[in-house]
Amino acid sequence: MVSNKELQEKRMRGYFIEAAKEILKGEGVKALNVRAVSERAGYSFATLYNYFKDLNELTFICVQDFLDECDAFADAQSLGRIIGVERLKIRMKAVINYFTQYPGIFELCFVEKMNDLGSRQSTGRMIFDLTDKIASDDLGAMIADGLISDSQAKIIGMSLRNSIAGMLIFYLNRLQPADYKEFMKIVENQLDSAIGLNEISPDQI
Amino acid sequence: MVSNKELQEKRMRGYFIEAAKEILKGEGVKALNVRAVSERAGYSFATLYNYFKDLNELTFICVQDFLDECDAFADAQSLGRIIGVERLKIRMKAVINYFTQYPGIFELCFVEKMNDLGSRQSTGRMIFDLTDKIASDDLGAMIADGLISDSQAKIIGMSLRNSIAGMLIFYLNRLQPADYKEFMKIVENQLDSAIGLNEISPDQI
DNA sequence: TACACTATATTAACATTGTTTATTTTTTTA
DNA sequence: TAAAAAAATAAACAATGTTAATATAGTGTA
Repeated sequence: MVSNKELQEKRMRGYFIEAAKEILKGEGVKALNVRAVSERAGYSFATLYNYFKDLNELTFICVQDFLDECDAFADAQSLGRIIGVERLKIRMKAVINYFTQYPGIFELCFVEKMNDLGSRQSTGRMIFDLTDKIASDDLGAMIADGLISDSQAKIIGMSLRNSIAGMLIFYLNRLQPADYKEFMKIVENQLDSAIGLNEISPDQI
Repeated sequence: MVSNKELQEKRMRGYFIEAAKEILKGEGVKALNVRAVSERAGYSFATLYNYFKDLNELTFICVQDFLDECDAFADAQSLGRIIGVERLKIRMKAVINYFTQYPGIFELCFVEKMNDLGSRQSTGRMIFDLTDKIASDDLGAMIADGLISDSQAKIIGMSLRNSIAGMLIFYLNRLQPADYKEFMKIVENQLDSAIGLNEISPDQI
């Protein structure tokens, strides 16, 4: 059972967390600062320090929440699909879509706060695990179906993780072909390449 | 012909640029600030503004220099090699090695200053072009040899670019397997995967 | 109900960093 | 050598993170 005090404290933390998340989604990590968060939460900037050790702790919580959200989004997007290669691709595309929808979150997760230690747990580790977690069921099924071996699954997992990070980095810095449609074609292509499907059908050119 | 004034100004800029590069290589981007650079250069922090518009301009020049250095390193590492797949891999590994040698430079180029506009030219664009430039000759040779098609070359180029960015991001945040040797094995693997060689020999498992 | 005590919120203050303005020092030139 | 120009620096300001001191609100008890 939770005491009033615990409940109240949790609410207060929630106000700051929500404010921070709004700023991150809307204006990006450059706009995130103690005063802006506190003002949006309806408190003085010093009040924040009564509920969080520092801005890093608050930011870390936001990253956690966003990654959970991304995970849930992948689940929602692949709901009802048969486990396997196609579902894997859908789930990977969901990750891409989540971060392209909120460039500020990508910047936060992959760029700004990846190694700002101070939080006992590393932000980077969570991000690292994200794609693995999202891909694991389908890769497992592919192994079970004899489509790939264990070590191939490991390689594919790494390829997916790396290429997704790379694609997002470049796309979100406006360096990929330009428009979103074109980008998604490339994503399709790179996913196939990472999974190892491109080489099978080189006639598609 | 250059006037005395131009020569002197160039020297002065050089002192600040060298100081900034030393800091970036040694202590990383977090330690880069106007006062630290100026002190190392032997001048007051205000003097920097007589030679650079702001810290961003100076940083941008450092990025340019480092990318040139990386390019030259790839040339040196692949000197005398026969153009083609093997040379391509050597050159890509050179890129990886350059940035693992100087994590601060990677952080600077890929993370911190990728889109801090203000410089007319984008840092991101230069980085984006880097792997393409380093890979282009070998990919061209592979096309000429009939090993791959034009569009396959494009895909491979993208895969290399993406996976290198991804691998470095994760490795430099200490998330890849741990030690350098292990990492380089994975690099080897991922490069083969990006080039499309893994699928050809699935028996290697 | 009034008062002491505690918890909470806020204001004031300080450190760091980027940047601009004003001042001083140095160099050039007539 | 003295005036003018250029260069270097010091002083100052703004933004941001953070802490210390102060004020306010809430709570339990005589």
